[in-house]
Amino acid sequence: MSLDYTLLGFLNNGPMTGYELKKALDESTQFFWHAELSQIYPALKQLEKDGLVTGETQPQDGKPDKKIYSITSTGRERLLAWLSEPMDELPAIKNQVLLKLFFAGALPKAEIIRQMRYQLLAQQAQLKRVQQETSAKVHTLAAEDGLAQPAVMWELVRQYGEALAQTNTRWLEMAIKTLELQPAIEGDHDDPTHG
Amino acid sequence: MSLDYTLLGFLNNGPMTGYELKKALDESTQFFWHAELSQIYPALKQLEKDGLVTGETQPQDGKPDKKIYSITSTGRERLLAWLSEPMDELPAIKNQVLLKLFFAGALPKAEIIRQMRYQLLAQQAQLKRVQQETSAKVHTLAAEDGLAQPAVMWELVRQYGEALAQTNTRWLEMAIKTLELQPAIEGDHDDPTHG
DNA sequence: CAAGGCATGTAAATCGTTACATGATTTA
DNA sequence: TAAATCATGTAACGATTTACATGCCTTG
Repeated sequence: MSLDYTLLGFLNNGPMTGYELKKALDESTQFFWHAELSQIYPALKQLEKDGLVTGETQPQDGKPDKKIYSITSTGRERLLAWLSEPMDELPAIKNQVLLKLFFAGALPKAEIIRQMRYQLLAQQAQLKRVQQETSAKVHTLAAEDGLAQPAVMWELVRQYGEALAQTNTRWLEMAIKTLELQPAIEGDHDDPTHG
Repeated sequence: MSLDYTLLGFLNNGPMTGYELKKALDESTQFFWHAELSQIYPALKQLEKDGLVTGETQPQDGKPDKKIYSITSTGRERLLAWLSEPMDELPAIKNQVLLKLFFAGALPKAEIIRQMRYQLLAQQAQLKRVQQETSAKVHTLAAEDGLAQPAVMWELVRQYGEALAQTNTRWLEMAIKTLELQPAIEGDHDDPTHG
């Protein structure tokens, strides 16, 4: 279960609550991994039962109790074992945007272009975000933690996110141009009377 | 449910059996969508119950009966409605490779590089595949079907696959170089006595 | 003669999302 | 005063994977 390793991976960097783990996920891994709180809380309980983390309840006034989780040595072993399993296969990815575009030939040309422009806006925003907020965050974390090796990997993964968003925007721009130059063809579903 | 739309998307191009749909998935959408037969068969039954496809059993000698599914007009409407829903959000992606690399700072440097080299081989193979087999397949299909608009989209999506594999390989090469040039730092887990 | 392709499925287990439930504090 | 943040969870449902079950034909 990759969620388990995600949680262990974060906890390997210091104790955290489920709520904080959710925030960490949203702020750093959101473009390649995500999870809901309703999945995180039971997962942490199970990890505790299995002895991979320990939970310590900390009472608070005005707010619900916090449950702070720490990784155990068994947990760290398990994490390192997973990290060492050879990454010799392509990641199994599901991308609804690509799926939709793959079948989008059934739509009128103008509609396909409209859809691609929507996605282009989303990808441009993502590119900006990865270049600005995420970059700033990585540098802050690196300075705070002083953990050299992890910080290098965070920055490299951030750079991948940037390269990916760049590739996505460029491809969309190219694809839109290709369709715009494409003449209306017999057999397609384009309807110029409604465009 | 995206699997439903995947099946409708393929069936919109002509009748097929569950087994053939699985092959079609493996040959064309594998890099952004996949499914097992044990998920496809029940999904087709449900689609038939819902009136989005019709199934026709065709006896065969020596082989088990075939069940050939065709899309209905209701099914086509449903597909087009889905294709038209605005693609204004980023695809929610899970990428185990990125996840592992994000946490890989806990490993010795030499080990991280070893892992990245494994993945580089996989990505280089994928790049070749998309440039060769997949490209050939798209052209064959386009010629057979004579469906101009779908063929354009298939080729565009194939080009995206190529661009993605290209981005992946380049990033891995860059990341490996970065780590190789990185001096051994106090606090990391590198162990030169075993490198 | 073993392995793989053709062709269909069911059952069990796991993984993940959405909705529901609670309740104080802070911000707009 | 409405919405967001902090903080925890459960329940129901839906999606996906893995294992099991069958059996003939073709290829190596």
